[in-house]
Amino acid sequence: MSDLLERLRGRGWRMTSQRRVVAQVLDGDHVHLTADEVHTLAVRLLPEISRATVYNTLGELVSLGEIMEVSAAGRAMRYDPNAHHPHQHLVCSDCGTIRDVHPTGDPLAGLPAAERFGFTVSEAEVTYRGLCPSCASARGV
Amino acid sequence: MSDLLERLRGRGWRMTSQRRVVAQVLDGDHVHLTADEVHTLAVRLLPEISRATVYNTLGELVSLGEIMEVSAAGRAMRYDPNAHHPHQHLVCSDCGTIRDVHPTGDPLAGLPAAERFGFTVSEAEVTYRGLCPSCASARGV
DNA sequence: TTGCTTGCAAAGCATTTGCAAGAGC
DNA sequence: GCTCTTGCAAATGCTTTGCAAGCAA
Repeated sequence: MSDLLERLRGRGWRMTSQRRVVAQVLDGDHVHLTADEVHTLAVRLLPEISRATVYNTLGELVSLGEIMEVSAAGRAMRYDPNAHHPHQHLVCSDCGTIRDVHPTGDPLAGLPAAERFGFTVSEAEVTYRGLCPSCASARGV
Repeated sequence: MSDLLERLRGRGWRMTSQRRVVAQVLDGDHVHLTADEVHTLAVRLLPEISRATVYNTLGELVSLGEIMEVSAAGRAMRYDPNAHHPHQHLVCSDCGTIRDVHPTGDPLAGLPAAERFGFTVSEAEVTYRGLCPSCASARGV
């Protein structure tokens, strides 16, 4: 967290209270907030922060590679602060809960050269879908 | 294609020229159109078709499992008619071109029980990212 | 005939942008 | 002080909705 602020300062970022608050709100594991949720949480710490600033800051953090965008089909984009530890997502098809999970092998290995259409493949994004324990038991009843 | 129309009729769908045209536009491999592109192509075949009807029809086809939604981070949703043949996507990070590729093993195997957080996992969605041949050579110059 | 479908236009969200005022370095 | 940032409000882009008219079965 504070290493994030250090890194940003090192990259020439002007440190403002708004940026500090956004970084603070995004700290932790299994955190996948929408821009709006980030804003709501940020307002509690800094009442005058605007939605536009939250969007700007999130966009900048994404292009710096400090956080990752997680697209949730049809719904608002979510932001994952865990960009420095490669991981994948496990999503509940019912309630939308997201958990971080960790790969066992190189996901790129699953794509043989014959299937690459001449592309230079650099990355694989994996999302597992299923039911979380509470949604599964709710259905079982 | 015509099997699609048959299947829809079998499911109690009222067959209209609008629905026929949407199904027709979505035929083929490596087809990943946005709703707007579907509408543009559909208008050529049936000038009075409305955007709302295209959205409705796409939504229905998705819930029937006949086509798949492909979310393109930030941009408009795309629709993939190839829902009955399990496959993954290879996306060019530069121009956004999408190709269908086919898995070599069971992608679910990559997620050990210890990492499932009690979820009942039923599906894995894999997206490979990289540069397509033409974008790669454009960068090389 | 019956009720599912369509088209239109307006509403709804998520996100971006222009520009003047404000704050870091 | 110079420049990068912010906040506001309006604009944009994609998608959904309400409702009367239209059409398949």
